[in-house]
Amino acid sequence: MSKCGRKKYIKTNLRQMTMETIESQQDGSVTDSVAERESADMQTQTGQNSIPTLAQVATIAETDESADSEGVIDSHKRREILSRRPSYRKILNELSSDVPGVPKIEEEKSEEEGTPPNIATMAVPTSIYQTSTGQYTATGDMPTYQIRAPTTALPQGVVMAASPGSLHSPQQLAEEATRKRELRLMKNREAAKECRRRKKEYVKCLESRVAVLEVQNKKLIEELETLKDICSPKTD
DNA sequence: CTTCAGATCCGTCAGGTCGA
DNA sequence: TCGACCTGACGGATCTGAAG
Repeated sequence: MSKCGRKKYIKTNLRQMTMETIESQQDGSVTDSVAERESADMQTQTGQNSIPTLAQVATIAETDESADSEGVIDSHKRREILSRRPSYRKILNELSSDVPGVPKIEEEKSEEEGTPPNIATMAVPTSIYQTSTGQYTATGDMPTYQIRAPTTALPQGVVMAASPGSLHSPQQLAEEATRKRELRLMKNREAAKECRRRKKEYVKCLESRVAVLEVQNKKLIEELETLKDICSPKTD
């Protein structure tokens, strides 16, 4: 198996394990999946939301578990729920509304690594095809494109060049198609970056909650032990 | 210093969700 | 219904640390 093959194998297995964990919860078995329990906790407290997230699935699982003999959701419905995806922004914002010190994910967040918000359109005469700011320049068959505009604005030189009604020749149509594709790819590239950033933030948030709850749990255990000592007189 | 394996990052595609 | 957006999955590139 190749390096990448192994990597994909691991990734796929992790995903599968997550799914199995959720399903096993529905079967009443115990799991230590902290993140899922955290998310379930969060969802339980905040309620609402039309999008069933993984967290909600876990919530369903827990509800089911507690109800015990209430019956189980049929596998088809479960699959349907599982197939829907969480929005890290929504999840984290819900979490942050639940826990005061947790920062919300902003709709538009300034670059954390000090990347300037705008990068002017320019032809960079080097062979570098990628920079830390996501700029590309032509290398072989790689098309030159730019540029980071304000996220909500249209990229310069990409969309404004021609209106569909003014196109005539097949060449113009092809160019327009190419422009559209480049625009789509650029938007998706930015979206993927943003998605990954949110996901990291979400994971960090969950990890910090785990830490807090572990401390709480420890304190409660100690308190319980203390109360036990007080309430049960020694018999010797 | 070189090699290797695992981790991480990135761009792209596919498909789901949502609002107009 | 459609377009925009979001995110999982994939493959490739690069980084990093351990072992020889």
